[in-house]
Order: sequence, then structure tokens, then C-alpha cells
Amino acid sequence: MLKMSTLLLRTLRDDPADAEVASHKLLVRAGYVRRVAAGIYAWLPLGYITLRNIERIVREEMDAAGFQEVHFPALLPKDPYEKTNRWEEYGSDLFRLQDRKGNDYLLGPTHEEMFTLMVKGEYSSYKDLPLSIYQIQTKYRDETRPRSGIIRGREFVMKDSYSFDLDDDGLALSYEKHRNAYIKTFDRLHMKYNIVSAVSGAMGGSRSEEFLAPCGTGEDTYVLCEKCGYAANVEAMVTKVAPFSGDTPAAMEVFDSPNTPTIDSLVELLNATFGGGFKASDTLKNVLLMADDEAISVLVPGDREVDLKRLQANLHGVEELRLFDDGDFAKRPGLVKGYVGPQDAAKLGLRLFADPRVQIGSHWVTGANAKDKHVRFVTHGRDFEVERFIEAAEVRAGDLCPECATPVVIDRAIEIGHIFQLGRKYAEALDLTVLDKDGKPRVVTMGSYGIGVSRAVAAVAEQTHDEIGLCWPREIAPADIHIVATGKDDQPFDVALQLATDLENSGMRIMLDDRRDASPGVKFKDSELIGIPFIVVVGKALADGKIELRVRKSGEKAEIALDGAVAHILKTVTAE
RNA sequence: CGGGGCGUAGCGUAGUGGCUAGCGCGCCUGCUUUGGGAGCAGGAGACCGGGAGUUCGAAUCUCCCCGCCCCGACCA
Repeated sequence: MLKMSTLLLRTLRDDPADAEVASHKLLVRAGYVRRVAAGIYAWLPLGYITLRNIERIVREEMDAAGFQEVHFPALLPKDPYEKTNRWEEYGSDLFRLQDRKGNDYLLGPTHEEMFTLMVKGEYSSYKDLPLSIYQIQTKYRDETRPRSGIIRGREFVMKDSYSFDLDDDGLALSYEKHRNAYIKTFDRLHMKYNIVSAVSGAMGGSRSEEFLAPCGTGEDTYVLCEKCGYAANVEAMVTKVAPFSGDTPAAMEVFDSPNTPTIDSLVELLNATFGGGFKASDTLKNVLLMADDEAISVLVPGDREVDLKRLQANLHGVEELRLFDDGDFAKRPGLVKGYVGPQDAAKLGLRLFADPRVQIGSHWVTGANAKDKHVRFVTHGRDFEVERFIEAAEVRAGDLCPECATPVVIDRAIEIGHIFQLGRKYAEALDLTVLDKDGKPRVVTMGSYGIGVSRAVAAVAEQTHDEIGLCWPREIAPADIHIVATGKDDQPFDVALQLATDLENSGMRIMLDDRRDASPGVKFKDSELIGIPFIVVVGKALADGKIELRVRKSGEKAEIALDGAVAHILKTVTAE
């Protein structure tokens, strides 16, 4: 039983000055967490109970799925991370340190290497697979900018699992088992979430999905089709267009276009010269970029911008991507800023990519690769060819769902889980093989799966709070019932304690506000701020043999007879 | 890393060259009060983020450093 007279808890009336998002403000005000340094938080009793409740739910669901829990240190030697090249690759996000002898160590940002080595050390036969193991561990990442309280910290608690299989079919099955376990977990956490296709990136894996909890303060943007439920990370959104069906136009025709280096000015000129009806989407924008050391051109309709993040996610293997600057133009005199067209790309040594909207057979108004000249009827397939189509154009609300062609919406969310078919990258780097039926060594294929446990505390707070405070689902809350005693005599306090004891003996987790000096108003405000789902008030109504039962979320209040109260409360609480 | 902002008691803040740094919350003592963040009286708590400088005089001006927040870049 938590007794507020002795609980290490001090609620604050004012929002902390350094907090911006609701979960951060409320978790600090309600006495759940305190900041220790940027992105590093201490958990007070209420917060730590809450964190452990979420941890427990996650653990129970992982165990139920047949995954085995292990535990690694956070403090790790450099060597395994050198072998996979992540000592370097992770860059300055990695917390590095040295021991007294000058040997290098790191604080684990994620543990693929260690899990791979553990399996390598213990197993060597295909008969031992499949295997899924997990841990709940504190991770360290020296984020350049921690933000939003405990949503993005430099130290955080994460559940990470790894699956090991002999072949792709096995991996697909392990992935599916994790996916199902995650669905059960997040359902039990009472979270609203979408499972969103993500780009698997340069890691080589084939399938990757994120569990995103929709929330205005979230930092991830994703696309959602409200009709069919299709959801995708903006990077992974697929553009679907009907095949081009118009006639092939006449040959390319160059025309004068002085002082029209922008799409807007070009549209204006077109309407003045060739009659009305031209739109930005009839023109072709040639976006020039440097991909590592290579010049590329990406073709998008004139009304779209190139989304660099999307482009990079779909340009596999490119480390650095940036728009052309004046120096790049200066080095390539054939490219005239504002007047670039794809028809001479081969001659100019440009690699060409096109947005799927720039279909084969479609024709465009674009630059003539000469100052003050544009050209029309430039036809894809006749006048230029691209290396391949690429998803690079910005995604907008109203773009069509690739599954059912309904306009999609764009929403923000917090990433609470990520499941990922890793493939053989780590197994290869660390030489994790098992002998197959034929006695031949085979490299194991892996999946990796994460849930942000401490982040989930904040995410649930974000999704469930209201104007007056936190509002937890029962299984997560620091207690099931918050009993408040008010009055100056001993009686309500004695009754409240007895009630608390009886309810506790019936399996309820109780927080009892037995403070003798705090006024009723203070106690009520605190109970609302702290957000335990049921509040029982023992006070004024006691004169009539009654107590009050409140539901935090709905604000419902009901007076019930003290006689038989335990049974009544149990019924209400467990009916939720 | 670029841009913006902020560091004054546990928390929220006022003070922008001049006396002993002010207020609210919280905390301690006493009395009163007890159904919506009570009242009165008394009290403790601050090397004003750190250092150097300018000045008769610095929380206040200048420079350097440190820390923190926000936007962007970055982010399994």
C-alpha cells in the first residue's frame, strides 16, 4: 500500500519551465520523474512503479510468445562493434569511454552484436533453431538533440529481441510471431497505434514495420488511408499512377523564355504564349543533386518538391545527398540553372531518375539546357530515358492510397516499436553459422525487434491525459485505487485505512492519501494530477454511512454505502 | 552542427548600473481551519551558472567558458 503521508512525492502547481510537451509537464508535475541532465531522467516511486508495470506487461507478452529473456551489460567492450564496423558507423551518437588501462568501451546503443555472439557461443546446429531471445535493458545514445522529456532521451529503457533462423521462411515466421506479440502488448497497454511500413534501408533486410502511436507531439510523420487502413512511413509511401494513355505529341519544340528560371514564372509565360490552362504540374522540374560524388537529376512534376529524406531512403547506398550549389553548376557549364531539361542528360553525364508520375509516354514542358530557352513536347521514352523510377517527390495529404486509391491523410506519431528483418549482416560479420542437415555450415539469418519501454510511459501519458492531469489505464497506473481521506477527525482516516486494507486483501493495489495536514482541495487536485483510474473519497458523506467513488477518466461520481463498499468497488474496478 | 531563447532559494518568477535581491508555491513553528490547490503570525532557505574584465559601485555592462530549452540538420 502506498501511503501518501510517507511517499517520496511532491507535486508541483506550475509547469516546469523546461517542458514543452504534455507528457513531460505532467510527469514532472505529478512527481513521476525528475530531470538529471539533458535527456537523462530519474524515476521517483510513482514513476518507477509505472515504468515497471509497462515492463512487466512487455515481459509477460514476450514470454507468452515463447521468447527467452536474457540480460547483457550496458557497458560493453569495443571489439564486437569494431567487427561489424559500428564503432565507426555509429559516429558520435555512441557513448565511448576508457577503462584505467586505456581500453575502449561503449555504452550499448543496441545489442545486435552481443546477441549474435551469445548464440554463436552456445549453438552450432540447425536443430537449435529457430531461437528468439530478448532483454529489457537501458540503452545509451548520445543524441545530438534530446527532446520532449522522456520521449527522446539519451538514456532510455528498451526491450530488444533478436530472432535466429536458418532460412528466409523461418525468418518470416519469427517476424510474424513478433508482430503478433507486439500487437498483444500494445493492445494491453491500451495504446492507439498504427502498424506502418518502413523502409528497411541499407541494412539489407527485406521487411520492416513501425508501430506508431498517433499523437500531435510525435516526431514521426506517416501516411494513413482512413478507408482501407494502409499506413506507411512517409519514406516508404508508394505512388501509384494509372498508365499514360494520351497521344504522342509532335516533335520537341524550343521556345524563347527570357527571365523564367522558376516554375511559377514559366507557367505564367506558357499561359501568355500558348493560351490558358497550363498548370505547374504540366511542367517538369529537374532537381539536380550530388549523391556522394556523383551528379544526379531527379524529375518531378513542377508542382512537387523533392523530399530529400524519401529520396535518400530509396537511393540505396548513398551516404551523402545534397542539392546542387553554385559551385556544382559552375563545374558543369552544360547545365544552366533554371533551364535544365532531361533530353540531354546522357550527353551531360547525368544519371536520371524520375518520379512515377513522369510516366513513359507522358510529355512535358521543361528547360532547353540553354539560357532563356524552354522546350515543350518533351516525351518520356522518345526524348529521354531514365535509369529507373524513384519515390522522391514530397508526399501530400490527398495523394492517393496505393491500395485503394482513396486520398490519404498525413499524421504525426511517436514510434513505440519497430520490427525488422535484419538478414545476415551481423551473422556474417561475426561469423555466426550452424551446420545444416548435410553437415555444411550455413550463415544464420536474423531479425531485430524493439519496444521503447520508457518511451511508452510518455506515449501512454500523451494519449490518455486530459486538461487536469494524467489518466492511466489500470494495468499501467501506479495503483488501481486512490483512496482519499478527508476531515479533521480520526474516523475517516480509520475507515479509509480499513477500506484500503480490505481492498488490498482482495487483490487491489492501493494508494492511500492519509495526509492529516493537507486540505481536501489539495488532495482532490493531486488525485486528478496523479491519474490513478479510480478514486474513493472517505469524508463528509461518512455521516450518512456513505463514501464516494469516482472514475478519473469520465469524471463520474457516485455515493455508495460504506456497508458492502468493498464488493461494490471491486465490481466497478474489474468491470473496466 | 546552423538558427533562436534562457540560467536569480526545491519549483515558478520580479529585478536590465545604486541601500540589506523582491514575490508566489513548497518547507519549519504556533494558533485557527477541513469537500476543490485555507487564514493569521513568526521563521529557515540564494556565494544571482562559473571565470575574467569595465566601474567608486555589477544579478544588471563586456569577453570567455559551462549548462538547459525550442526550431532545423541528424537519429536502431
